[in-house]
Amino acid sequence: MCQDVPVPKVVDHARRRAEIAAALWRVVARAGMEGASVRTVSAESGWSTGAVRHYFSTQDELVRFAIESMLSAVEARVQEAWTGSRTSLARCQAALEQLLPLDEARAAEVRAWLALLTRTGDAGDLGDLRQQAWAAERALCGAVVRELSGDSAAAVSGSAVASGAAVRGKANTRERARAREAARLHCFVDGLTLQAITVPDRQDAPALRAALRAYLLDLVAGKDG
Amino acid sequence: MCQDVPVPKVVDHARRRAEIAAALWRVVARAGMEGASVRTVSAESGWSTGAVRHYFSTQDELVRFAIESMLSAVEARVQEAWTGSRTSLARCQAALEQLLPLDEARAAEVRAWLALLTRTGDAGDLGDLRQQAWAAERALCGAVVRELSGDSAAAVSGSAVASGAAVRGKANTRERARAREAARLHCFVDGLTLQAITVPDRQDAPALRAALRAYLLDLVAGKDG
DNA sequence: GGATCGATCGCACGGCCGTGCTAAAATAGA
DNA sequence: TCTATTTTAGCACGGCCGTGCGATCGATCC
Repeated sequence: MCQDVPVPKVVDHARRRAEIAAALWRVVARAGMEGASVRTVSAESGWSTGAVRHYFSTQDELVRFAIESMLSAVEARVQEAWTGSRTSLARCQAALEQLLPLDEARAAEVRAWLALLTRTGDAGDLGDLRQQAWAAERALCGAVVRELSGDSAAAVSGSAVASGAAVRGKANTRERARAREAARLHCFVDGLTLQAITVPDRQDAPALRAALRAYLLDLVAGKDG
Repeated sequence: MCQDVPVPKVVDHARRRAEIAAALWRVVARAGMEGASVRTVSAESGWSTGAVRHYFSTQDELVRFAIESMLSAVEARVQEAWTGSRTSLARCQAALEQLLPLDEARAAEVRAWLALLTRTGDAGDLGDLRQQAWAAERALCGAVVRELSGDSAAAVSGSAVASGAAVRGKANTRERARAREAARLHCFVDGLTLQAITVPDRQDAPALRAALRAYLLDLVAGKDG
């Protein structure tokens, strides 16, 4: 049935693309997003620009793939941290810590993310990635709020943004309060991240962890039911 | 005494520089920070690149001046909003709103600010501006917390970061709590700003204002004394 | 072996960049 | 008017950019 007989080369495209994307992140960590040209990434990966362009016909395609890979990796880290922790507090702390620039590699990711937020023309149209990443982070914050409020139905899912809306009636106001609390937590995490990038000397890794822990402790103390 | 007799031209350098900086911001609002080249800014200002380079010998110098001007303008807006409001709540709301991207011009400023946060090599060494802007914003947050806690000694000053530390003794823990509250407010405002840039369709100007108002109302309700 | 086709390479083109530099225009005093 | 000095214009250089394109290599199947 498969009548296209000639299949002369054996290169795992997915793996090769991932390898090139890794080279891109190495360049970004060293020279920033604006330093990630086709040439520099190709040199970092060890191949020629022509070879790289054989797997990514366009620089936008390469950048988009690298961003998507990064977001997937972050989501995987969050999932692992969520399921791998015993107590609720440790679970929430560990999951949210995956979003903070606690080491240089993650700081590079955050810087790259901020860099593409400043794009106006939206080259390659990364708008959907922005929406998706925002929704996933908001969902995680919602799950954290539910978890620390003692709700056992908490779960982490990228598409569970408006979960919990099934419960109607008197619990509606509580749901609304939780949504507000999730939004506030979302702002806190994003602001903490931004400040860690802005003044890294004032906000090192232990300070970030401590700030997050203090916030979660206040949350579990239940200032607003 | 002034023996250098020939003074043949009468161009107000400061005014001209400000004019060019304004052109830069127009370009940034249209094409982003990466689109603000010497040529595009010169064309936008209506002069040749040679004329622009007569007032800014280097692009880094131009960008730094434009950023400094923007920061000064923001600080002036904050001061005006602070002194021009009657009630404490209105004062705090109006002042903090100056930091939010409530219109397209301010969104451009925020995007430009985020863009220079992603610079790794720190071209032109904008690190001091980062520190200064961060400290000023933190000071404003501290003033807001003091204002909404009923302390009449609140004041807005760029260098009053650690003001209030003069009061020792039993008030020390209260001061520490206020500092934590200021840091939290700082994170909230920064996070709100970041999200307004990330998903502007979900966070429009009224939503930003409402979110800030809700936060300040909770603050004045005094959840933590 | 020969054919076929993916994989790899690297040159070349046009474009935008920052900036150095020279020449012309404009202006204020001698 | 002449002169000195600032201001303005714009060309030119070298560099990096993304990308198109043809050539070469290498492996697989007839």
